[in-house]
Amino acid sequence: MKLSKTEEQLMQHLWKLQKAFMKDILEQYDEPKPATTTIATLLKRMTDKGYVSYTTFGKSREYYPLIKKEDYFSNHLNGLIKNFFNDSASQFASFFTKETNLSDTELKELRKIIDQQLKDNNQ
Amino acid sequence: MKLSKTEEQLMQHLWKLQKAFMKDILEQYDEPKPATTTIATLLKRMTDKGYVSYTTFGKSREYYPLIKKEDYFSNHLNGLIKNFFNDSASQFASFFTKETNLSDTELKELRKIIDQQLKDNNQ
DNA sequence: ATTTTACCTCTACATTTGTAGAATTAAATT
DNA sequence: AATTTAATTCTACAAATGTAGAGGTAAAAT
Repeated sequence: MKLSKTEEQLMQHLWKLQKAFMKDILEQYDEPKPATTTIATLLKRMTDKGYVSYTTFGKSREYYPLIKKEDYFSNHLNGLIKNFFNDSASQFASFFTKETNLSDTELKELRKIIDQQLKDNNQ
Repeated sequence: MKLSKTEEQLMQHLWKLQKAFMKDILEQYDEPKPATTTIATLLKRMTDKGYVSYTTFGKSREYYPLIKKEDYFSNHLNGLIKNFFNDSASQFASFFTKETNLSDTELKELRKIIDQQLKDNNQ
């Protein structure tokens, strides 16, 4: 089952912290912070969905993500691509480079990555 | 207001068809097709949200999207990037080229686009 | 003209999501 | 030891979402 928007946001914090107690999580939020119980509810739901687990330390828990950000995102992206670009990553890539305003430096960086990829592919 | 997953799917059909009567839309769906009333409900909600409009033809309507797929997607993508890559499109780009398995041809195509972009940027 | 079909509106209802109070408990502080 | 604090579970509830039946009507087919 997928995470909702708000749950995803919480995941971001967990990914960042790796391991976190309730208070660490709360700290991550900007003012006005959500109620502790709100976070608790979200964490429980996320645990049920299989995205989060925790180690019990005395009365409280240290939460951690069960899925890597990269993996989660990868799926996400594939869904997006499938949905919007008939499953064609290259079509997406072209769209992407046109639509996002990358600076020259960023474009060059990206080209470097591509060249590296090409090299890797061919030996 | 954003579209939900199912509404987005319907949008895809509208984007594809440009203009569509109920039956044209229904046709787009695979078996088992949703009930007409389901689509009708979605269309009404989407109209309320400002994503869809229609021309009345006698008793029925020809629906059409009010937002271009590119624009919708662009926003979408920016949200994603902001969320997952601290607002850094280049970080995203690098992730993207690594994670999606683009073929050599696709990579080369992409590089061409980048070069073009670079040229355009520097006029 | 009568029946069938297509499509619209209204209503409904279960599920998911966003948010949080109340009650409880264990740990920390005074 | 008594009180305060932090965290958990339970319960709640409104809004959004997915799905569709009932009922009505205009257009099309017989």
